[in-house]
Amino acid sequence: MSKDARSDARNKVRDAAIALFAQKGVKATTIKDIARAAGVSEGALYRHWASKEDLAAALFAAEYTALSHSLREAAGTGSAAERLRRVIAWAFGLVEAAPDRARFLLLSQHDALPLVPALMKDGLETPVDVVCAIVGEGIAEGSIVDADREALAHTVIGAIVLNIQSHVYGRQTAPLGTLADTVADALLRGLSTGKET
Amino acid sequence: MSKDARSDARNKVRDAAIALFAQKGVKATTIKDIARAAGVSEGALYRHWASKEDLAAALFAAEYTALSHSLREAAGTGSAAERLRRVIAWAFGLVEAAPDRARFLLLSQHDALPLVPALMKDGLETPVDVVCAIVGEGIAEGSIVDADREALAHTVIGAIVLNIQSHVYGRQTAPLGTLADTVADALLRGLSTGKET
Amino acid sequence: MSKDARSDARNKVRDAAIALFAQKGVKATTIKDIARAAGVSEGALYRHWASKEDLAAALFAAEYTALSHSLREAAGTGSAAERLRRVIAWAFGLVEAAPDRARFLLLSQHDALPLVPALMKDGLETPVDVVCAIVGEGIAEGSIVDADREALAHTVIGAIVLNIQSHVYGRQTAPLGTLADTVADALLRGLSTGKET
Amino acid sequence: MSKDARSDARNKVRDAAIALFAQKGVKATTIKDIARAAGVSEGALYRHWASKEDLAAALFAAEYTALSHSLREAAGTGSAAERLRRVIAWAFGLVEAAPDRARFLLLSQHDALPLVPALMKDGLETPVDVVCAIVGEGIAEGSIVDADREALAHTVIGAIVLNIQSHVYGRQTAPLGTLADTVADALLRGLSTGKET
DNA sequence: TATGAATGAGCCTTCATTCAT
DNA sequence: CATGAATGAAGGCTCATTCAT
Repeated sequence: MSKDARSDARNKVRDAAIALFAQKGVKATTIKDIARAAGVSEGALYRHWASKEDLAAALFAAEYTALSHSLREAAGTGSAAERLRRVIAWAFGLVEAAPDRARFLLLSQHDALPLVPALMKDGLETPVDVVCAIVGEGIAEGSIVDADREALAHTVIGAIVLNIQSHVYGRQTAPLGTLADTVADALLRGLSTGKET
Repeated sequence: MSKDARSDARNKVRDAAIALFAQKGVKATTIKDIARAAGVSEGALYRHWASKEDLAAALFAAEYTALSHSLREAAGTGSAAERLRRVIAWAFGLVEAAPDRARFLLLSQHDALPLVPALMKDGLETPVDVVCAIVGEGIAEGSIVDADREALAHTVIGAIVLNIQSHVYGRQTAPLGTLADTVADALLRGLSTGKET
Repeated sequence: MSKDARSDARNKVRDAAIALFAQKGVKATTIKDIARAAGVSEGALYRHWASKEDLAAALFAAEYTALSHSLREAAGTGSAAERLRRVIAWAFGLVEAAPDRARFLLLSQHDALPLVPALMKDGLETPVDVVCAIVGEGIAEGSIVDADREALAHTVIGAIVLNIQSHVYGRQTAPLGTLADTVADALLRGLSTGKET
Repeated sequence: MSKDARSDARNKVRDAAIALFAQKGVKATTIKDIARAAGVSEGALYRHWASKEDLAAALFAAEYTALSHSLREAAGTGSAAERLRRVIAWAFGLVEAAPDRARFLLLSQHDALPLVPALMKDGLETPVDVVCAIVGEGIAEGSIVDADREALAHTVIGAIVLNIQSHVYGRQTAPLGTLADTVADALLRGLSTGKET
């Protein structure tokens, strides 16, 4: 019970913080904001995280690696093209399933990306790694054009990210489901060799 | 004379602010930082801008629309594919020619993008508009696949932005010149119909 | 049994608190510090003392009156001069025998001395009283010069306290044993009338 | 004028801080207290000192070295005994002339003494040094008994300090002027060899 | 009875903005 | 006009104390 209560506090703070960070950014969100939104005291925060920075970093790291796992899972098996298509679809789906998490990842990038190298030293996998791996395998099996793996991967990721952004910022009003296919079609046409695997 | 002096102060502040915003973000940059770096007094800032927020917004708007002009100019004439290739190359070149401006645009997006709709009401053109226009024309002329214009445009922009980001954050170490071609090849293969115009 | 257990907790807290107060001062020592060092919970402290202030005051009062008893005992019997010499020697010895208690008394003076008048109303004897009494008896018996009793007593006490301080703060490096004699010689030469009692 | 205003602010803060530190100690005095008492804003403090700690340390260092100069001056010339007598008289006089400064030096010792070694590295002279020097010269000229110079000096200083303390805390009610002579008589009788210089 | 998580007032410090000079 | 000292609201964080378990 006390264990649950503790988990509750952590989770309430987690959720409140992600929502606020997603709406206003880390710097513009105050400890008071988070505490009030989570329904806990300000001091309670410091039992679980050492500072606001630490909270933001921990949250970003958790979401970032969770995203990696989800993407890898969503990719499933099959040809690189099929897997990339599923990655794209899943990513677009995330925006509707968990808009706060998506916005948080988008908005906090520049605050938190500097800490990503530290993640990698811990052997953790980033979403970028996941896409890179798929692209790399596609190149190896000959189904994806033989070019700089990172460049192709970032091309895919950029297409995803910017389309999501344009949706989130309200410029793009078409349904995300359709977008996913349009983007995937264009990208995969560009990346594929056309050879069967 | 006094006009020139004022312009000088404005420009010194402009450059100093862009550099600092690019390095630390808007929130983390103080008026004192900017004033010191620009070699002017803190009060002097308020003669030209109403607040730090206003300075950041004005700077972003200026850079954002300047980028639009540059992209349009860089695009030149010819087929949509040729113009997009030039846009990509020019964007990658910006990072090396003016890294502070590039970083500033990248980092300040989320602080400043909410004000972009206001820009558009003023009839100003954004870089996104430029790419959209080119894509739209490509669709019209049949050289680019007939799909959601915004989606294709953001696919191109995302590829540019994320590849630049991966370079700026040190993940991508290949020279930007090569990157530009790799990315352009992949994208244009994906977007083109293959028909001559 | 439960009484013993309680005493144990009390004593553990007492010792831990004195050590910490001696090292960092009362204000800089937290309840958490004390609880951790004593191996008890934070709440447990409030079973024995009403507040941190109360703990510090009670500890100081206890040490202060314990010091009085020790000094009186150490003084033994004989001429005032002999007794003062023994008091000086004993005080210097305390620093080596129980450095934490000595430092605590030194450091907490100014936090706790305001409460000393309260002690005296309770009829408790302070170390100052002990030295005053000896000096007073010396004056009465003619072995100590006839001057303001308090002034002479504080002269003795000051000599003791400052020499200990200079040792504790590392300025004085000579062994405390030698110091005791040097100081006692000088003081007693100054206080004595030279008449046999 | 602006120079005077600035000096005023500094001095107002200085005086207010010394008074408050003297009454409640450094830790118990808040920035708000000082600002209010000095009639300046809280932020103004940070233009002149980096932190409250820094303020306290700077103030202590200034008073401590000022005290050194005053003591050296007050000592004047003549035999070591005469000079020590004047030092004692002057120190007792300080309590009446500037009670806040005296109390501040007394109360802040333990907060600030750890920084004294740093002072000495800067070649600054402490009050202890002044008394040590006089005692040392007395030993050299044969007018003061040949014993540990530091021990004798701290005996003198202790007599001064503790007598002042007993006055400040209200235990000693005799007039300080008389005290000075009583203490000086006793001390000098104890330190002197009796030989003419 | 013991525990230690939770509370929240209050602290030090920062910094955008103002305004007397 | 320019300056930069002064302002003071607001932020992150600490910690003595309480109380549910």
